[in-house]
Amino acid sequence: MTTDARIPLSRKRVLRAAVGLADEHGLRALTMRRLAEELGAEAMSLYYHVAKKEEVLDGIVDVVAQEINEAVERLDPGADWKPAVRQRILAARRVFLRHRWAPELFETRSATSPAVLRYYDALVGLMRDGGFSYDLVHHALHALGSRALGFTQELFDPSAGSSADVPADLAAGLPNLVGMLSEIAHDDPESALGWCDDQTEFEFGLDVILDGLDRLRDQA
Amino acid sequence: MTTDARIPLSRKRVLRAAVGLADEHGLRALTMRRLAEELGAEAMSLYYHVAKKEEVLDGIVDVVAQEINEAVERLDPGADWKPAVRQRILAARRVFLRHRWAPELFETRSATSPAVLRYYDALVGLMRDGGFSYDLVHHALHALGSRALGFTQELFDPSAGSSADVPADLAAGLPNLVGMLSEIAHDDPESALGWCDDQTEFEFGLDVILDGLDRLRDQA
DNA sequence: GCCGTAAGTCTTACGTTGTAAGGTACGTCG
DNA sequence: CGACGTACCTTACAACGTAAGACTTACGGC
Repeated sequence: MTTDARIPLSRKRVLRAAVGLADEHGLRALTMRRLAEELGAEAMSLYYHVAKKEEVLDGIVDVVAQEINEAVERLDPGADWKPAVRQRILAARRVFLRHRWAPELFETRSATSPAVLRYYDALVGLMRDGGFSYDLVHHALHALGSRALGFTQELFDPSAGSSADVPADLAAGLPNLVGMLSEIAHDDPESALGWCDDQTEFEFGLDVILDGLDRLRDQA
Repeated sequence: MTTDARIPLSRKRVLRAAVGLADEHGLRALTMRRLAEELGAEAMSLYYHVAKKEEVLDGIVDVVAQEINEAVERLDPGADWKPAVRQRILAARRVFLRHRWAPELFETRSATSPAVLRYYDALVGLMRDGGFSYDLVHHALHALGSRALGFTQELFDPSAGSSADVPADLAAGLPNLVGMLSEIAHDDPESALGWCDDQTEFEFGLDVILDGLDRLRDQA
């Protein structure tokens, strides 16, 4: 009784708990009641610190974005734009690997968090210093898409349907996929974000784009 | 009374209605009760044709993927791999423009629909014929990500926060973004999938990747 | 005619969700 | 002392997905 000096709720504490809950049990488990329980309070008490659930979701996006910014600030800048941008994106990616639920949320949330804006601002600055016009930077951000933040949502997982998974009659109509899969032989399943989204694959795609942008910059 | 020859429900009819409902009122409006109402039936009647709501969602993904396959089959193949792949992806994109809810769903559904597999199989075939190794095709699919199907999820919309939207004190800390935005001056808002995801931007990113892949193919 | 069986639909009910409305405890300040 | 603002709780409700089971209709065999 006496030792139970209950810590007061606060927006920050609510968001922290929400992140923790999502980390441990996924986004689906993040309900107002469950979140309150985690905090030793009742569901409706949260509404004093947060207008609605949407605000919690936007809030934890911002928390993750802040984490990314902190990680990114610790990097030493370096002279060349390409390795600088590359390293930045890979650092951001490491944060997403700690919060697997985050990509889905980042994609569905439309409100842009201040921390995300700051991240992008720094990225734009890096490219400007590297000799990009604003116009090309703008194109570049679109070309990178979610990759600029360190993740890609894979829609198709060749390794998931590894022969046994797909019914034989269907597989018969997919000669090219089957051919590819038999030759690829993914060794490390679920090693990263999404499925089959190895670090290797992410970096491959990232480099294809960064190299392409570099060429466009040169010829301008 | 007599004229009301009610059409019997069926899995196909349910899925069609679901697509229509999502087209008109968005994914959020797609509830079992609402869907049943649209079909002149009760919610529980749907469960005779469909095991659970998840199956409806997977089902409408498949419906859209079939639409894509139909559109894509009407294209004439052409000799060169790059314009062939490019044209295929842009055709797929046109289908997504008719079903704006689809990108979100494609990304969150893990079960891969047969129609999606067929789409990818044809794409792999095209690239193989174009001289790609299976290994490079595999990398290519990862590099393309959701772009292979015709859309990108934009996480960041520079045009959304067009000066007025972002509070002045925050904007003060974003010199590079503000600089870029003032120079870009997006003319056609919401012309395509997602926000600020112009056709132009989509094609730009697509071409950066396709060109990059082409170079890798040559040097192999 | 009657009955059994199956397919298709509806009724009712339950648990879970977000949250509106209003009550309660506890400062601090007049 | 009492009023008031802050922080939290209680109760209640509508909307959701769906389990359990009853009803309706069609049809083949007796």
